[in-house]
Order: sequence, then structure tokens, then C-alpha cells
Amino acid sequence: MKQTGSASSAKANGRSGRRGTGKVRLIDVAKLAGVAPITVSRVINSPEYVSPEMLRRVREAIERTGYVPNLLAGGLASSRSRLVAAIVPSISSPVFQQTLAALTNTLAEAGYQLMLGESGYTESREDALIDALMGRRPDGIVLIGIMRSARGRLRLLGAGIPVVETWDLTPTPVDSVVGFSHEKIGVAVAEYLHERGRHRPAIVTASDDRARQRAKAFAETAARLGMAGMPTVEVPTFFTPAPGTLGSGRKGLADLITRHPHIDAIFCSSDMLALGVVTEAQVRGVSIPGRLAVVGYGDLNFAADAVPALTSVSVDASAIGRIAARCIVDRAEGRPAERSITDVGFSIVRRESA
Amino acid sequence: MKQTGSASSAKANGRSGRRGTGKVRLIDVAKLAGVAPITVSRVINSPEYVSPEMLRRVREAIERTGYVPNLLAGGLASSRSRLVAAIVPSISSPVFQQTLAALTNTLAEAGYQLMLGESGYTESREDALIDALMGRRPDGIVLIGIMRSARGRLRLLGAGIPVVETWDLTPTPVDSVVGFSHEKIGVAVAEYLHERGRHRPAIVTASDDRARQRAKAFAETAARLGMAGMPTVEVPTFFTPAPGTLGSGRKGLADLITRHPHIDAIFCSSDMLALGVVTEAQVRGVSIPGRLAVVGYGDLNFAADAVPALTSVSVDASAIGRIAARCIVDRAEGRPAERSITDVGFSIVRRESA
DNA sequence: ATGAAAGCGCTAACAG
DNA sequence: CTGTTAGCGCTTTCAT
Repeated sequence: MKQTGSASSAKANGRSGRRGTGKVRLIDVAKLAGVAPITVSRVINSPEYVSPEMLRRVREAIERTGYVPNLLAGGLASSRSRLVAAIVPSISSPVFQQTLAALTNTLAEAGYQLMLGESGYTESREDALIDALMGRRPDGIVLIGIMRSARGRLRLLGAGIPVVETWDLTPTPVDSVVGFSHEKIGVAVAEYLHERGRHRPAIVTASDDRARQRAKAFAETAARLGMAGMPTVEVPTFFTPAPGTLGSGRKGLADLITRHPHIDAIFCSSDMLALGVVTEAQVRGVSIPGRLAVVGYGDLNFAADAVPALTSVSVDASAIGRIAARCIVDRAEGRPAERSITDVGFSIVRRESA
Repeated sequence: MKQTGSASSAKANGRSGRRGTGKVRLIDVAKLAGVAPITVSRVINSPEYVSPEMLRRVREAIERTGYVPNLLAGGLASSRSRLVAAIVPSISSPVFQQTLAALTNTLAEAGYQLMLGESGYTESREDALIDALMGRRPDGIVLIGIMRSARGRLRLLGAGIPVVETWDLTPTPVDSVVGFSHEKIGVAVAEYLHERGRHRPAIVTASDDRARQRAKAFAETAARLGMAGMPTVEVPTFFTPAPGTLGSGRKGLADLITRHPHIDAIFCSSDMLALGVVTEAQVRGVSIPGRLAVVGYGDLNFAADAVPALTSVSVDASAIGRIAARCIVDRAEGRPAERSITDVGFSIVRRESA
């Protein structure tokens, strides 16, 4: 008959055990402080339940041993990994960086770490990524964009953890969503240009989902307002692979102005594209905003200082990250999430280009 | 006398245990396949040791149960978390994005996940971050930049895991380093401009470590070459907080040209700053490259398409990420790292602006 | 090629 | 407020 004994005290000191990292463990700290392991655990995770004297003693022992808790073990024991997964379509896309930064930092403050995955705008990679990340038992998952694949939705739902979709709105989030309406942006920009007397709009857009939503709403609204001459004429559109670059913006204007010399406004799916359009316009001697109005999207940090300064759709990318992080942390700590759909809105920042 | 029994088989099915996630476990798969748990483990982690028939049976069971291995548990048992930590000074700094993307993807291919932390260019945050990340027992850690704080170096060394410092070179890496010499860049750019007959150079630079290294080497070389008129005259320099923006580039030129009207070349610490300088030059009617040569850094995707196209220092940011990832994976899997110092070099891409 | 036993380092549950 | 006990779900070691 084997005695389990105090499994952990079996070979407390030294690495005589099966394997082990040879590092300081919780039990080593407990020994030094002359307390039970669980007390050390409490000092770390719920100091409010520990007497000041004990706190002092244990903390000194932690200090002296240089103990760093093994969160893998803690996570396994508590079913709370304090890990949050994020799936980003493109890490190098500048619009998402602020969200990512806010996410990382807000989570870090709460003791959570972000795991990053890049899906590259394709559903299959996204699904594979979800599986890989799920194995880590994250306490939550943040998606840039909304989950369209049915299989992905099921897997997320099945995980039973908070899921936050972002940068978009949907009436049917997997769990919760924080973003804004790309459709409304398209409508608003079309109206903005219409009010300023533009009648022949065009579009330069990257071909990702959300950019297309904005373009579609823009085109429809333009048609509705009779901007294209008559409701059925299509708004000339130049597509380019995501993410948009200055170069593709230049190509966009070159293409559009050749095929449709009378356009007087362009809605770009990113500020980088808009900067490209502006650049090409300068090269061709097309005056902005005189002959051509240009509206960008993202209100990136160069928009205000470009010449002419870019009118752009501004979105609070940091807020999206912060709110998503709070949403997950709240839920993970047992607090109910405030609401499942958060619209952070947007605004059109009027500058010289339109 | 307690029997430990088969700890795991105690309450195989259902959540009658202490807690637990109610999810499918390895043992559930084993039961369904009628094999020992370890066999399922082998099918997943070392299929080469399992017979084809067994492989088939177990894989079917995995499929039918929808089993997703708990890597937290696996990591604890094997002391290999398959997690890699990355510390970035600034997530939103465009130069690092490609490295981050390459890192994430190369690691993901090898079954590793990246955990992200942002240090914000300060040593104290960096140290705190290291502690937080170490608790996760990563199999490796990647730093953008080199570790200067002594405390940080010690903690990294003490962790006993591969550490890769990047985006710089040092003869004394904590472990290994993959980057390039910022000093050489400064020298090379100064020589480049000198060869093209520029004699009154200036600098617009962000005030981060690496940018300052480039600026310093540039200034020293310029002085050595007699570019500043005589060896002791300082090269006019405009500093701006990192990261550099288009706006600060414009301010930089405005400031420099007011105080030093005769400058004929500017070395910028980023392409965004260079774009700002170019923009401001256009506004002021300063011809580029006629009166003023401008060199950027980063060779970002807009450099080639700007007007005038930006001459820039090109660095293979993706290679840094890929090599760093391989370095870590190799070491983690027991293969020896190829070498501890990798210089990926750089090149000056000659375009219109200089 | 497969299996049994024994933990990895920590925390939840329940006492006192 | 502190301690005891029993695992969390997996993999290593050693045996067959």
C-alpha cells in the first residue's frame, strides 16, 4: 500500500524529483516562512484574507527566495489561465495597432497576458488558429472582426469563455461585440460629400470585409442621393488587396481619373490610400479639394499633418481595445459584462482635403 | 491508508470531481479508444512511436470526441509550455510590425504561441513585464532591442531559457542576438551623402536608443569627413519623442531650416519623419533633392511611392522575426542554436530624395 | 509498441 | 485567519 503522503513535500528541496525546473517553488517559500503552502498562495492571490503579520513574513520569504509563481500550474489547478487570445487579420495593418496596444496593456494591468495569432484575412487560418489557441485554455478571446464561419462560432461557443468580437457590429454576436457600424460610416461620408456639393463620387478601397461594407453603403447612399447622375449608375470603384498602401492609392486615382475624368470626390478605405490619392493628384496637377475631395479612414497620426490635411473617419481604436479587455476581465472574474453590444461610434474629422 | 489509485481514472466521466471544466480529457479519448492514456498522448506528441492501427483508432476517437488537448496541463507535466514571450517597446511603431508578424507566424507553424508585452521604452516597465511573463514559464523570450538593465539581464539569465535580443547588435548578448549595427548605418548614410556632394547635413530623430545610435554615428562620421565645415562643428539635430510622426518631421525641418538655412541634407530616424520633412519642404518651396537631400529609415511600404520617392535604409524586419523564432524553437527542441550573433545587415535604397 | 505508476506546482474545498 | 487533503490533466520514467 503506497502512501501518497504530502505529495509536494516528498522531495522539497533540490531537484531529486522526477524532473522539475530546479526553480523555487511555492512550497520552498512556505518552508522558509514556516507556514502552509496554501498560505503563501493566499498572500499572492488574495492577501485580504491574510493577517498583516503573516503577510509580512511570507512576503519576506518570497523576496529572499526570488520566487516567481508558476502560472501554468496555477492555471491548471484553478481553471483560470489568465491568458487571453487575440486573433488579428493582419498584425501589420496600422489601424489595429492601437487596439492591440490598448488590449495588451489593459490586460497586463489586470494580470492577464495576451496571446497573439494572425489569421491573414482567411477563414481557414482563423479556424486553425482558434483550435491552437483553445488548447491554452484562455480565459477569453478577442477577435478583430466578427466571426463568420459557422464552425468557428461553434468552437467559440463550445469553449464556454467570453468572446469579444470587435471593429464591427452585428446583431448576433457569438457573445459580445464592441465596434461601430461600417454601414453608417459609408452613409455618413456619402452624405457629407453630398452636402458639400460633390456629385460624382468614386471609391478606392482595400478588399477586406469591413472596407467593402463601407464602400457598399457609400455607393448605395450616393446613388440614393442622385450623386451618380441617376440612381442606377454605379459609383466607380478601384479595389486593391488589403492592406491598402500609398502606392495602391496612387494607382487607384490614376485608374479612376483616366476612366472617369469627371469624378469630384473619392472615399478611401484607409488614410494610407488617401495619402496615395493625394500624392498622385499632386503629381497630376489635380487640385485638392478644389477639383477633387478626398476622405480617408482611420484618422491615423499622419492625417492631420499631411498636405492637404486629410479629412478622415475617426474611430477610437484604443477604446475598442480597452473595452474589450475589461469585458473579458470582468467576465473572467465573475462580474457580469455590462452589455453585449457596444457601439463606440465614429466621427468625420473635417480637414482640408474635403 | 489511502490508495492513490489511478488518479486520473477516479471519476473519468462527468464532472463529479472537485471542479474541472466539463470538457473532454485525454482519458475520455483513451476510454473510447480502449487504450491507455499515455497512448493517446503519444498519438498526439510522438506518432512515430505508435503503430498505424493504433494511430487510426485513437485518431478516430479524438475526432469523435472533439478533444482539444489542455496545453496548460501538458506544459506543467513536461516543463515545456510552448509559449514564447515577446517584449516590444511600442506595438504601434510600424517598424516592428513585420518582425512581430513573422515571429507570430513562424512560431505558430511550429506549434508555439506568442505572448505579447509592451514596455513603452522604459526600463522599469520592462523589468515588471519580464516578471509577469516569466510566471508563464515561456520556452523562450524575444526582446525588441537589447537588454540594458542589469536586473533584467540577471532575471533572464536565471530563467535558463533561450533569450533572443533583436534589432540591434551587441558583443555581449544575454544569450543570442539577431539584428544589425545602427552605428554602421549612421556611418554609411553619412558617407553616402558625402559622396553625393552634400556638406551641411542635419538630423531629425526620434529619441529612442537605437535612433540615437544612428544619429550619433552619422554626426561623428559627418564631422570626420569635414561635412560640417570643420571637424568640431556639431551637426544640427532635431529631437522628437518616439515614435516619429509626419507632424514631427515637418516641425523638424521647419526648426532646422530656420536655425540653419544652409543645410543641404537630412538624415531622419524613420520614413515617417522623412515623409514629414519632404512634406514641409514642399510647403516651403524647398526643392528635394535639389537643395535638400533626405534619407529615411525603415524602407516602409510607402517609401518607394512617395513623391519624391524616399531614399531609405532598408532592413529585413521579417527576417529578424523568422530567425529569432527559429532560434528559440531550435533551442527549445534541443537542437543547438546555429550561432549566437546574427547580423542581418542593411542596405541603403537609393531613390529620388537623395 | 504499449502500459502502470508517480508526479509537474499549484489551488479549491472543507475543516477548525 | 490558517491548515489539511485531494486533485487539475497531462507526461515522464521505467517496465514489459
